[in-house]
Amino acid sequence: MSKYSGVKATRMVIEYRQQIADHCDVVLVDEARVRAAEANLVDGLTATHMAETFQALSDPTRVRIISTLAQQELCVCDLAAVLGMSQSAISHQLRLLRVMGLVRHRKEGRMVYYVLDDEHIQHLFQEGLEHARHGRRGVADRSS
Amino acid sequence: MSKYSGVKATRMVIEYRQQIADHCDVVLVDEARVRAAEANLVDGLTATHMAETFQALSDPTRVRIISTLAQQELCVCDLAAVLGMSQSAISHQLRLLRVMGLVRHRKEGRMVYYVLDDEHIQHLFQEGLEHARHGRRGVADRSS
DNA sequence: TTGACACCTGAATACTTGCTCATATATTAC
DNA sequence: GTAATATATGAGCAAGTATTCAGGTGTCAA
Repeated sequence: MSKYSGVKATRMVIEYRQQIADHCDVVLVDEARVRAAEANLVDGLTATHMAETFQALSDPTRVRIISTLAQQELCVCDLAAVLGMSQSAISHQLRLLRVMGLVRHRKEGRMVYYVLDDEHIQHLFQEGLEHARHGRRGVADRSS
Repeated sequence: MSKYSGVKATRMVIEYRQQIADHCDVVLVDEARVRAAEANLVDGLTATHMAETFQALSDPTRVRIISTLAQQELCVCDLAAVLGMSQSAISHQLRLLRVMGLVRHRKEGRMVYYVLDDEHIQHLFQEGLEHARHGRRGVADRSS
């Protein structure tokens, strides 16, 4: 359980601090722009939080889980049936989504029902869907 | 180069088809809801595209690159200086972002300047930033 | 109590990822 | 031409990830 309790985030922040501490021997090309960029850059902790949220949505299985839960509450068993995957695999992913704060669960007898945690997730999902549906030229076209 | 030319996407789609093909022996709890969910589920290819886009933003380094480029165009060298990382590391990540279609580049002599590809990326980035800044209780609080 | 069921979880495994290091390419200055 | 500079890239490694498998917990019904 401790595996998901912010250990990774902490490690990332430590790494980030080390990066900042490391001296950078690259010569600056446009110092004014560099200073401006440094001033407005999102801090390492925020960047890590953002990356974690996006990472929660960075797997097709999880995207499809979110897509399903965006419509209605569903139990683990039915989610597995809808996605055509094993109950175990879905359960593992649901735990991840739960720890990341994207879904909530509600126990009812031996069943466990999952829903999206808030409408913020819906927004992110919709933005991603928009971007995937239009303005998508296909990854292979951009290899140059 | 072929590593980034849609090979992964293709593999994911193949996996997805296998999942669908595998028969699911879990008993349905609420068949009506399952049928409804199946009908509205995003298809595997779209889910894969979405996951790829989110994945592009699922790393703190890339988030910070996007954050920097959201403000202004910058060359690789200065980007490396702003982020306090090696030129090589930044260049690798920029290639990824380029192949994923999040950034564009412009050559000027021996310099290469990068910008965000479109404002759609800005939207996604902003949504992520909102979500990270408020409504964030911290990953560790949700381990139950 | 016994068994069935819905779900959870740890270990194992194959795969993916982000960095560094060394090196390659391309442009500019001399 | 040579040297210096800006960027790109391939190999390699350490770390992370998604699934399967085997087994565990808690609930319900007979």
